[in-house]
Amino acid sequence: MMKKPKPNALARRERQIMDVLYKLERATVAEVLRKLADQPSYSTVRAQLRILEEKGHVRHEEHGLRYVYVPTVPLDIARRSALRHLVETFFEGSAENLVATLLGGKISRISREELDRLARLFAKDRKES
Amino acid sequence: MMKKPKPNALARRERQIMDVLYKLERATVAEVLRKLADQPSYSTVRAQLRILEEKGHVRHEEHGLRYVYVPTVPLDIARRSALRHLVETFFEGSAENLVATLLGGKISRISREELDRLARLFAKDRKES
DNA sequence: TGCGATGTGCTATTTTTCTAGCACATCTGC
DNA sequence: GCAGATGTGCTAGAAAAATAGCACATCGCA
Repeated sequence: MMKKPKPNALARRERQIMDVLYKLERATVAEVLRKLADQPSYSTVRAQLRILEEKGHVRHEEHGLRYVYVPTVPLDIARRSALRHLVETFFEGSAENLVATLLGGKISRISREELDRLARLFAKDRKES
Repeated sequence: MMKKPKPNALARRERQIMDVLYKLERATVAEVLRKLADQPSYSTVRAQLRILEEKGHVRHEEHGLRYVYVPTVPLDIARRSALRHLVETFFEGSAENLVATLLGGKISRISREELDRLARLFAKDRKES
């Protein structure tokens, strides 16, 4: 019945693995496995990485005898893309809303020093625009 | 072989639908369908929502004769959770990094007015802490 | 040098996802 | 009062994802 040539969106486990990869920038099968909360088998992760490679989401470099996997989309691009999606989905497209939430909750406990730095950033940015 | 009682993580289409639901806060099958880029069949969306309900991710209210689906986890909670995950995965756990990216790129073109408001927010927040 | 640890290649199987169809109920306007 | 639009209940089948196992290669070192 010929449906979708490219779903392009990732499946559950695939996304988990990509997340680990972005977190570590690059990783071997064993390293990915170590990061997964529900330890699937080594084979499973391996197979999954192979599929991700087929789909073009990662590539591997051979370091010595083992493979090191790397996302094909560089971190800074993927990061922006994920951020945009989050803003759209959960913050009505408003970055301001997001930052407000960041400040409000203790999401990642912005420290006073961070606040200072950010304030400066804002000030600077404002002058430039 | 009895594997996972609850994967808890969503599959591809499931997540798409949940995203729509969070974006709209609540929605009927038809509304969800309208928001999906690759129009699957009405039946498909319906079935998917039923599964999401079984898994406990959404519930439905009967408005007149049609169902209105609502996420079980309220928006503000889900939002924080998603934000935290993003910060962890793509910004090394640093909210500051995230905001810097927000400022740097034109993710959602923070406007001057927004900048002003945010700067005030920061100032206020700083005083209080 | 030969054994355990670690690694890949390939393959098979189970589970879940994803999709759609048929039957039947309710509403709406003519 | 009935035809068409819209809606749900239930069922079924194809496709993809997720998992694991076996065979074989390489490394490190007692």
